[in-house]
Amino acid sequence: MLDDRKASILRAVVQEYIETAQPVGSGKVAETPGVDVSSATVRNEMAVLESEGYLTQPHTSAGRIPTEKGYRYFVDTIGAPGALRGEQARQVSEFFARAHGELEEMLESTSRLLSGLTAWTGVVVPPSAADVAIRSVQVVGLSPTTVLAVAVLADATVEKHTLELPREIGEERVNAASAHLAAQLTGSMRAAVPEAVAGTGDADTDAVSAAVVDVLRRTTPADTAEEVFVGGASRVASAFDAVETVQQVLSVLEEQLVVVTLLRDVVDRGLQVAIGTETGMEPLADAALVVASYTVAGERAGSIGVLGPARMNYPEAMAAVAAVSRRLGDRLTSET
Amino acid sequence: MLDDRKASILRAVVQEYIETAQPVGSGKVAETPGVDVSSATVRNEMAVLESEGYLTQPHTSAGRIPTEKGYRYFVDTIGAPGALRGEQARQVSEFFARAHGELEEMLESTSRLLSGLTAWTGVVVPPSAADVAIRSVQVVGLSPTTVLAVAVLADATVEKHTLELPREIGEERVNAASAHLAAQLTGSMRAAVPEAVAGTGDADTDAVSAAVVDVLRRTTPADTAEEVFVGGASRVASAFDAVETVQQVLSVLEEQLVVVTLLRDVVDRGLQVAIGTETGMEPLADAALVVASYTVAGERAGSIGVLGPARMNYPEAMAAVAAVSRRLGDRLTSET
DNA sequence: GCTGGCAGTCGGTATCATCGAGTGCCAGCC
DNA sequence: GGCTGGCACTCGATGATACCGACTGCCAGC
Repeated sequence: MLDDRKASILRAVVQEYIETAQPVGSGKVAETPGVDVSSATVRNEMAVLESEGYLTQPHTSAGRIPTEKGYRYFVDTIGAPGALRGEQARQVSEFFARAHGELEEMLESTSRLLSGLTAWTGVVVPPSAADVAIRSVQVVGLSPTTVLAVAVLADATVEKHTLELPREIGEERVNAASAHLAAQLTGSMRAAVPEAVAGTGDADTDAVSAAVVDVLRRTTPADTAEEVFVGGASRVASAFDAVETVQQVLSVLEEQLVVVTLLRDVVDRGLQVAIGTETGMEPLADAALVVASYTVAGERAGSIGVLGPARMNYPEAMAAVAAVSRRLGDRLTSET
Repeated sequence: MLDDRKASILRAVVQEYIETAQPVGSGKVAETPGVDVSSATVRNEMAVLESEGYLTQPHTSAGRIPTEKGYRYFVDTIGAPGALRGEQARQVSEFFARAHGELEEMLESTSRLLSGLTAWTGVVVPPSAADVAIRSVQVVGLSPTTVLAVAVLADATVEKHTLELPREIGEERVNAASAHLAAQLTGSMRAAVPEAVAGTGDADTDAVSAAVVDVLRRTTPADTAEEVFVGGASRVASAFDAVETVQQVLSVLEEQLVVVTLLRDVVDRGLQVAIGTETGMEPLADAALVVASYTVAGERAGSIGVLGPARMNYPEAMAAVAAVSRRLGDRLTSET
């Protein structure tokens, strides 16, 4: 709905402001290749863009800076994410070539990768454990009245739950329950643990089994998935100039559940980018979040994102997030 | 080595500076109860304290602020940690009364507790897994050429390792290895996994067993213990006024291994408090660290700490750290 | 040996002038 | 009619100046 000239002026302002973090004047814009009009014309156009809410002036005699609406327009007209530039593409390739070890470690370092690629903070939400098959269940006695239930899932994650038993149960009964549960639950989906398993005829054994089944059913799947990996949190300090903002953003990042929900919300709304108040979180009013979900074996699994200031380099961040999410999905798919 | 009057003047300066974060003048000190001399006398004494390196002046016409040596003297003359004040004692009690769930969650929330008690950042290093007994070992096939080895330890932690097999090994062989290892390793100390387990006569089964034993031996115990729980990292933003410092301190906190080593070092040097350069880390020159180790069943297990600015409230922080470490140790002891 | 008093220092704050980046607007040109 | 050069104007940033006040160091006197 903006004519070509206004659009390219707006683009020029956004780009310049992202680089310099300084209000952009009509002179600078007029010099930009692609804007072939005089600064006076640019001034007129910028006045219109301001009245329409795309730009704003910190004070009368200063240049313009983009508003949330301005960034939004910019992001919406970027088009396809575009490829990463050489050095960064190399970093990503190298990372996935070297990546090894447990899932958790890999996701942790993926968050650091995202941070390194963009200079902001990387966030990685692990694959949902909901539709992963159970590969094994084991119950181990820790003390006469406590046992630890350990479930191994097909994605190489391990889930554990400590259980207090209402009475002492002997080791052989616990082992019997362990064997019984292994036989009954191996192969079923994590989200589809049956309400009850067949009885064995022994009351104690069945009590242990029932307790384990109960805890597995009660903790699926949202609770388990509330973890999130944050890499490069220290970048927040350089992203915002007000100490207060830094502190608030860090507080948000400390709350795992909030971050998970935030990413999920943004993805669910079909957005690649949430700018300022679009995040729905007051402390993030000066921030922006670039997200993507990744798929494992064709299923949407988890999501990743980059959190930075609203004046972040969107094309770059979007390219990084897109590339990493694709590679991460591929990687996790091939491992299963 | 300071006479009484100098000592109480120094104490007054430290205390006042901790509260206000402003240079302290002779007038304020003279008003302090316990210092019953005129401001002129205080001035003379402060000049001496400065020449001896306990105090410094930001500029000629300002009050004094403590140097590292000044804080050190203050801390050394506090005496025993002292008890927590009412509200905080209540928080600690309530926390340990409610505390439940897995070890990791508990340590995570302990770090938040420390942060809440002191208004700075809490750090918790988990118990070393070295001298914990293995309660169970299980090997689960994930794909024809990868298996997951899961070891359950007596402290209710679970350790896992993904192994790539050099060739395809059938499920029954993997299960055989699993059973064999469980029988052989259950009961031994994590740090004392034997070099090799007895053979079963089947080459594939033994290959899997050997691989698992190998990885368990190679990863003990320092590697495993490199995790650390950090609570209240956002407090760093309010602890230092230079954004640059905030960023550097956060970077340190992001490196788990560094933090673990740092705490261990400080504890090993027999310190309760490391101030500024005493930490041995340049980015922490303006910071201070209050630490304590906790014991589980009489054995030194892990350590906890509070990281804040050098001008933190030492008596309060030391009381909090002492109380929490004792309660945490008790709690973990009673659970085993 | 302590203290009141005094001169001196120096950062912080307020005031004021200057500078310049940037604006809005208008008359004139294509 | 739309673009542009030019001009008057605004206003934050910068720097000079003065003043205030919180301190200090020092000294004479109790």
